[in-house]
This record gives sequence, C-alpha cells and structure tokens, in this order.
Amino acid sequence: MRITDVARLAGCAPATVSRAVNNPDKVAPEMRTRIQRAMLELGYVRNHAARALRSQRSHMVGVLIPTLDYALYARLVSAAGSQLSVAGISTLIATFDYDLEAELREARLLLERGAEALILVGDYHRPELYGLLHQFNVPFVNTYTYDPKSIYPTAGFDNSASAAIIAQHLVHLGHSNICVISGITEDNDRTTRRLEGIREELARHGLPLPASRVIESPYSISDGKKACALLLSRDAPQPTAIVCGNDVLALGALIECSARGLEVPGDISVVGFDNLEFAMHSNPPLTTIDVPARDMGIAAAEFILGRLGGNEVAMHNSVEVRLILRDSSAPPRRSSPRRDSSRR
Amino acid sequence: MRITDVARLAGCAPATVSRAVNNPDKVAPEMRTRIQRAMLELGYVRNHAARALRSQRSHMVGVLIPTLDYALYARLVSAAGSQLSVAGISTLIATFDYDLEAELREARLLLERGAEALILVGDYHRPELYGLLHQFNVPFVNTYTYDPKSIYPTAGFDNSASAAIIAQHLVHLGHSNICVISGITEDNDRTTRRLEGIREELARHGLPLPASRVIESPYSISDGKKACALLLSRDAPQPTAIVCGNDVLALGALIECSARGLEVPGDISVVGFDNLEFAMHSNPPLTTIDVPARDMGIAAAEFILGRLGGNEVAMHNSVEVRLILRDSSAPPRRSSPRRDSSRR
DNA sequence: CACTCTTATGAAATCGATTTCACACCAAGC
DNA sequence: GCTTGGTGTGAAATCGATTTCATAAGAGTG
Repeated sequence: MRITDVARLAGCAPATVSRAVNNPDKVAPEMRTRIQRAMLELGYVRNHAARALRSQRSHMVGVLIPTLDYALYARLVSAAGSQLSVAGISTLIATFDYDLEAELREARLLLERGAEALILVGDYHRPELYGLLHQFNVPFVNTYTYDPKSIYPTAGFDNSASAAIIAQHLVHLGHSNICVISGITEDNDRTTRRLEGIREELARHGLPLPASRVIESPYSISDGKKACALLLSRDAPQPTAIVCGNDVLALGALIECSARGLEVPGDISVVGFDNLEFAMHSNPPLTTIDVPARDMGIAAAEFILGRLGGNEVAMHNSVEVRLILRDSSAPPRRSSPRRDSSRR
Repeated sequence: MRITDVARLAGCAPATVSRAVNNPDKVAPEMRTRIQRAMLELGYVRNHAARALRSQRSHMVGVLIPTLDYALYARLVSAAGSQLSVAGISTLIATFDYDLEAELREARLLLERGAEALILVGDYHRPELYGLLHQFNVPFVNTYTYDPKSIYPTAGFDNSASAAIIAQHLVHLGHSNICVISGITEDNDRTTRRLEGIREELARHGLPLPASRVIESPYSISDGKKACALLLSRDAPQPTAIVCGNDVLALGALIECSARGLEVPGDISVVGFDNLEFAMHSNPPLTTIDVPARDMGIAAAEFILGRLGGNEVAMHNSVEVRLILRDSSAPPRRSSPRRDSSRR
C-alpha cells in the first residue's frame, strides 16, 4: 500500500497525494476528496520512515528522565507527551536512573533515532551531552530548573529559592535547631540546590548547618524513616524541625516520629517538598511546597514546539511553586516564636 | 556525514561500512578497524530513518497505557522499556486516559510511526484495534491480564481470581457484611473482573453483593474517602469490611474511618489491592494484594522480543500475585469467626 | 487581446542506508 | 591441474514519500 497505489486509484501523481496529506489547501477540493476516498478504500497509511528520510523531520521528540518511578517525573512526561501529541509529535522516552553516563548514552540513542528535540531534567549533564546537542543542532530544554542567567533554556523553578522559602517558614516559626533529610546530591542539581537554598537561608539567620545535621537518603518511605531515626538518635539536642527533600521522605519522618511517640508538630515540625497527593492526607497533613509538574511538562513542550516551528520563544519559563501550609509545622514548644509572616 | 563519507575515508564501498556496523563478522578484521576509525574520526551516526526505510525495521516498540499517573503503569512501562533498550529497541509511548477511542487513535499513530510491536494494557479494546494489529501484522501483548484461554497473548495475572483471594480472606475471617469500593468498571477489564471475582467469591459463600453495596470511584485518596463516607452513611447496618479496588482507595477509606472514630480493624476491616509503597506504612498497615508491575513489564518485553526475533514463545505468561496480610483486616468484632485458613 | 500572475498538477530527483547480485580470490578436494 | 566452495568486497537497485522544477490552465489587468 504505497502512495503510488493511492495515486493510481485517484488518477493523479504521487506528488499530489503527498500534498493532499500534508498541504490540503494546495490541492483542489474535488481532487482532495477523490484522493481521500482512494486512501480510505485502500486503507493507506503513510510510511513514516520514508517521510522522515526525505523531509528530514522525524516528528518525534525525546524525553530523557531519571526514572518513571517518581510521580512527578511521570506526570511531567505525561503532560509534555499530551501537548506534543496534539501537534502530531510522538514521544520517545528514555530513563537513566540518575546516572549521567547512562543519560549521555541514551541521549545519543535518541538523537540517532531521529529525535528532533530533547526534553531533559535538571542542568547537570555531561559536557559531552551539551556537545552532542550542539553537534546535532537540536533544540532542548532543561526542566525542573529555572535560571534566567543560564545560557541553556530552562523550564521550571528555582530549587534553591523554593527550598529557602520552606526553611524561612521554619525560622519564622521560631525554630533554630533544624535538621535536613536531603535527597542524594551527587550528580543532581535539584537536590544540591535545595540543600544549598536551605543552608543559605539558615545562614542568613545566623544558623549554621553542619554536615552532622544533614542526611542524604534515597527517595523511599523506609529510607525517610531510617534517616529520621538517625537524626533523632544523634548525641545532641533533639531537633525541633526537620526539612525533608521531598514528601516521601517527610512521610517516612512522620511515621518514625509517631513510632517514637513524638508529636508532630508539638514536639517536632516536619516539612516536605512536592505536594504529592498523600501530603494533604497524612497525619498530620504535611506542610510542603507545591511543585506543578504538569505545568513544567506543558511549558517544556511549548518551548520545544515553538523552537521547532521556528518561532522566537522565551529562553526561560518559570512555573509557580507555592508554600502549602498544613499542620505538620508549628512553633517549637518551648520557645518564644516570632509570628510567621508567611502564614495567612 | 553519510555512510558514503565513511566509506570514502576508509577506502571501501558503503556496503562494506553497512556490514561492518550490522554484521561485523562478515567483514575482515583489518577492514573493520579501518572503518571504525573512520566513523570515529567523522563522528558518524547512522540515519535511522534511512535504515528503517530500507530494512523495513524501525527498532521501535509502542507502549499504550491508560495513564502514566498511576505508579504501577509507570513502573510497567519503565521495566519494559529497560528490557527493550538492551535489545536496541526504543520505546514510543502513548496514553489514552482510559478512553478506548483514544486508545484506538493512538494505536494507529504508533503503527504509522513504525512501531514494530505494541504493548497494551488489559484486553478490552475496540474491535478495530485488533483489526489494525492484524492488518499491520504486528505482534502485541495484553498486559495486566492473564487468560490462557484467550486467543490473544497475555502477560499478567488473573484479576478475577486475585480479587477473589482477598474476598475469601475476609469471608474466612468471618465477615458477612462486606462492601466494595471498586474502580470505574466501564471499558475496563481489570476493574470489571476484580468486581466479578469478589462477587462470585461472596456468592460461593452465600453472600450476595447487591449494587447498593458497591460504589465505583476514580482512583484518588479523596475519592476513596468520599466513597467510604457514602457506604458508612447508608441506611443499613454498617459493613464490617470494605474491599477496595486499589490501595489508593483503601487509604482514603482508612482515613475516612479514622475521621469517623472507627477503629480499623476493630470496628471495620479495610483491604486494598496493588501493594503500593505506602501500603506497609499506613495506619494500620494495609492488607492487600501484591501486583508485580515490574515483572509484567519484563514479561511483556520478553514476549515481544521473542516474537520479533522469530522465536516460538509462550502465548501466555503469568506473574505471581500474593496476598499480603497486614493489620487492616481482622475478624469482625462480635461474631464467632472461623479461623482464616489463609493466614499463616 | 496580449500579458503577467497565480494555481493545480505532474515528472523526476532525492533523502541515506541496506541488500541483492556478481565477482575476484584463495583453499581444498578429486 | 581442474573444479568446487567459501569468503570478502563492490556496484547498483531499492525502500516510499517529499520536494523541486517545469508546465498548463485560468484569472486578472491595462
């Protein structure tokens, strides 16, 4: 079932069929319907490889994420995919499990496959990856980060500033003995910057954050529990607040606190990051930062579509993160808290 | 940077370069290294569209799932993708949000794009979809279901039997007043069969399951709460056990029960399905059915790889689901429970 | 009415790797 | 010594749609 078969049945040249498919208004209405009827009758479907070869456009975009096993990454991919799909673009997906070497390998494969653009996560990548993108002259965007000063396009939010917001919230509540359960920071700009943001914000208030107050942990509830247990059994005054790298770790911390008979937020405040679905249902509900993953996916897709369409598009797009105040954070029990100005 | 450039530099014909890439042992070792050096020097990457066009193989497989927003689907996709990736096959992904018409459309797009095989979820599909698959003569597999009697390949588990297991567990504990919070059953074989399995198992024990005892609900914690509230405020004796279509609904039910001052499992048992990460950490931990999504993804990928490789492969592959006994289920308070034989 | 301009269509070249077929060479067998 | 067979390589055809270029017909314009 080739285009020539359709052409023969419709009594025209293959070129005309091609036009009828790709530029309908370049074909006379009568001819167009004749061609459409012929295509229907033959059950014609176009051969995408041939199309891609000749037109040098694959109509595919690659999405390269650490893992699909984390809700927000999956949501980002999903949103970007839907957005691209309405523009007739398919999504090639690849994961690299937080291994930047693997990311580089997968990127090469995606480009070889003909991905016309790449959606990436974060801005820590192997230099060779940036080299490849340059070599292939392929548009791309770093999601999950926003940095107007970056020479590479970004679509996301400022991880450092966002983490600072939640640290500030705790300081304003009157906490000074604060510990952190961070995600693994190696090769990961999001976790690295969040930790930095917290550290700087605390420093701004004269509160140091020595390594002994920070635990890096993979993202699982059990790991969050373990990390929390470690922090609580340190040979030091018990922290009055724990900042967690995400809601999963925070949930683990909540559970550990509850297991130890600690009241949250009475004895200790726990805050998360991401505002996952369960955050509003945990006991107590989590104070956290809402991360609009869907919006990031859409912003990334729009950027890519704009670039592919040859339009001028803003290099940097930010999505709005918001502090979500719930019951897992409160002033420390025996201190004279300042009023938290961010609490409405 | 075409294959002819490499050939020129290596001093051979394009055909030989092609062989060096695809059939290294058909090329003399000395020539092979010369070609490899030339490729490296030129930074050659092959054009996949041309390769696909000529060889009639795209080396891409399509994965068509309801949504990426559900952890187990994402995990299935992820596992299948990794498995395919090591065989040099890329993953094209498409979602249809539980809309079978959309599924059909997306399937057509995937096939047009050159997907060599399709991984599907469930066995409810539009007849036209099966028609398409036949027309394109493309291998495919229905995951998330296992039915050795089906004429279509399956990779998964028996939803009906699995749901029956957990219903039986409750019956053995002595429950007779059982309600169900099911997922939406329309156009969804998984939810439909699970509900059937529960209904049949209860019937086997002389317990009818009228519509008034069943609520269909989307998969969110809030929806689970609402559904549970509805069941508990019926003008009828309060159920002693609630079977939920998945863990998310079950968590909602737990929360609602707790909000109403009902003790789980003292006043009421709640059981889930899927064994999501939080299931072991909820309060109380959830009795549920473990669904090995990763295994399903791997099984599906292996099946597809086998078929693409022209090997004989088993039409039907089952993965093991297990009843996970935790503290959210117990005998009803004022009855004389039989011993649950399935409890170890 | 002659001329330019647009519009609709067709013929043929083209994208870049693969694959078939043919050929040359060398080794082994009778 | 001649035939047979295997191996490594090259020439050229091929996959199927797109696109350039050319052409013919029709629409306006002065």
